[in-house]
Amino acid sequence: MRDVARFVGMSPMTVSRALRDDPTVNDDTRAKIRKAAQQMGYVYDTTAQAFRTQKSGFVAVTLPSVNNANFAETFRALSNGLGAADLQLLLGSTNYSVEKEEQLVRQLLARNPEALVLTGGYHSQATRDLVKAAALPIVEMWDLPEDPLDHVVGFSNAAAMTLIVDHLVETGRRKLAFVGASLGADMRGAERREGALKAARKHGLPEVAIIDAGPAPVSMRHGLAAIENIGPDVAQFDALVCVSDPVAFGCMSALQRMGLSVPDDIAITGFGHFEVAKITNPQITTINVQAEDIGRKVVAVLADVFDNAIQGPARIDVGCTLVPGGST
Amino acid sequence: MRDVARFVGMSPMTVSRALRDDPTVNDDTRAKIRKAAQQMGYVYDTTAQAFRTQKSGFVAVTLPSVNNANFAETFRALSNGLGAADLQLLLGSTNYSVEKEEQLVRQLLARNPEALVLTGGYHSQATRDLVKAAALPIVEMWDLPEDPLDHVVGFSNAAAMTLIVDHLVETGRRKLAFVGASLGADMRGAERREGALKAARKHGLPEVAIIDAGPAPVSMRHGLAAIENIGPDVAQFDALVCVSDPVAFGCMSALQRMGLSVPDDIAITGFGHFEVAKITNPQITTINVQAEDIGRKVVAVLADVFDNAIQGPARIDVGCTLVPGGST
DNA sequence: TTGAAAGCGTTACCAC
DNA sequence: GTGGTAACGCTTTCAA
Repeated sequence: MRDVARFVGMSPMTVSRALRDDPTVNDDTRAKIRKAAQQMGYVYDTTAQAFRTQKSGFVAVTLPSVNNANFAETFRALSNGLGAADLQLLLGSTNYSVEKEEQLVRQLLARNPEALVLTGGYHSQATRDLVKAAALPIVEMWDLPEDPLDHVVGFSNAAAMTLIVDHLVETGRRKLAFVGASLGADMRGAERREGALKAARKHGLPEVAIIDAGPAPVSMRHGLAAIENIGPDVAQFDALVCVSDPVAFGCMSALQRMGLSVPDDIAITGFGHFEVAKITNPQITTINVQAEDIGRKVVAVLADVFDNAIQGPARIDVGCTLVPGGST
Repeated sequence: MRDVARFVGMSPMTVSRALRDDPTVNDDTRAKIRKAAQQMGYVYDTTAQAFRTQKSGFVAVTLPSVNNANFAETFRALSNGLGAADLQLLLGSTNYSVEKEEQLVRQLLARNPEALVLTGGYHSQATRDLVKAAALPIVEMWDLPEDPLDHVVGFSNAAAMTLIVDHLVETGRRKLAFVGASLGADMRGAERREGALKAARKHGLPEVAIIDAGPAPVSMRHGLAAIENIGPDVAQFDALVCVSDPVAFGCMSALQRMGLSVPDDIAITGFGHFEVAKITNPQITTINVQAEDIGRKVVAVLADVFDNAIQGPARIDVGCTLVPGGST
């Protein structure tokens, strides 16, 4: 800028303003400056701007996994919505681990993001301290935590499981097994399991069996392996309540390989309204979680925050609905 | 840093060195400083570092889609490998459009990335000009373009299709149809189609039919819909060669809903060695593309570039293998 | 092994 | 409408 200023015989300050389209600079001056900058091959330094203004133009996002259609859809909605506001996403994947999340948040905060979007409501104490000290807008999504860090856009996983269990009871099922990841890492999965157990108790069903499909993330192959491990004993259940649609598909495939019929011998439910649920034979009864809507609403919350058009933390329940399929 | 320095009674300079693991600082001093920084919730300012050192610490990556197990795996390998070198990924999704790619590349380059990783070898002329002017290391991956921009890590999609067609011919199939996205956006898909057509001609098969599953990206539902649209006429073919495993699964499901048997009535092949190929009944014959390996090799190339341990553009063929399943 | 000084390129703030 | 000054948080360089 100093060189450009010298060339046109003005101050660097005026060059700075001209290049940012500050309306106070004279039109002719601006034109002259722009032309000179172009000729001299001057390249504006975004890094210096970010440094000086303390505005990075970044929004940091953590997802448990990128390879998950639900989270990918939320990510896309976020990316599109924030891109329109000239904000760029800085993505980190926690791989369902709060330790990884902590490390990631530290790394992301170092880039001075203007907001932080976290998936889920469970974080290490260090993470909570870090983000509170950073004093930036935070949105927790995909859950409705009881003591949120700041804003929340999500739904109740436990409530969703009530829809599932109510539906199974209505269709005459009583001996349920829940198929999900091992206790520990995946907190959304754990909430779904607890929700299922609680709903079953409400209906006076026998205790729900827990089928452990291994450490998170669990997918098709883990559902398949879990049922193959059990073998024909699986016939003691009349419904498999799965933590996600991919797991449900794995379970269904295993049952069909054993010659068992879904839903005649055993019913199956999934979660997440993944594409696969509509392709299988029969189609899988599932919960539509509106992943894209979550992303859009996070964008809306952040827009309000940046415009100071919001007082107090937002808490948005996007809800979810039962999508019955032939599997129940 | 000044605050941390004051707290431990040292100079900011020593804090700076301690936090960067400069070996000249005393071990006890470093430990004390790290602990104090931790306690005080200090967050290192990467923007200031990038400003001062004139190195952004970013590597920019474009992917056609995040919600694709193959690309997600490559992304994870990249993220892990480059994270170890303290480089952060700046991700953009092109949605299989060269126009979107151009816009994205412009946006990404403004952040001064230290390298640019592009998926595929097809780009608009403007994109080519942009990245060449930026004069940074470039890696094109997932393809083996004939006139690469710089480094290349990929495999030949056409060669992979030859494996598929050879296998189908060996197992007695002759009336092939290719199921993929409409001509236009998805260049990798187009290469697969051309590869299939060429291989079929080589074997003297009848002309391969083209079944259009709609604009890219195509997935399970598009395969399903494409076959349902054709209806019973699909029985004129004895093999469906699909652009990807999800599409293949959609096709298989549609056939089974019509009461046709795979592979007795029609064989099906996929592409990509997606998880779903191993779960379906029967399992889908597919091509293993080693998505993770691509990511790892891109990391290796970039490491060499940053170390100046490379002369001339690298061109790495990671190859791919046929994985036979029950569907053929 | 530690510290002091200077400056990276930009812009907020104030003055004219 | 334009300009001067200072500062953002860090690291390079040199000195002790």
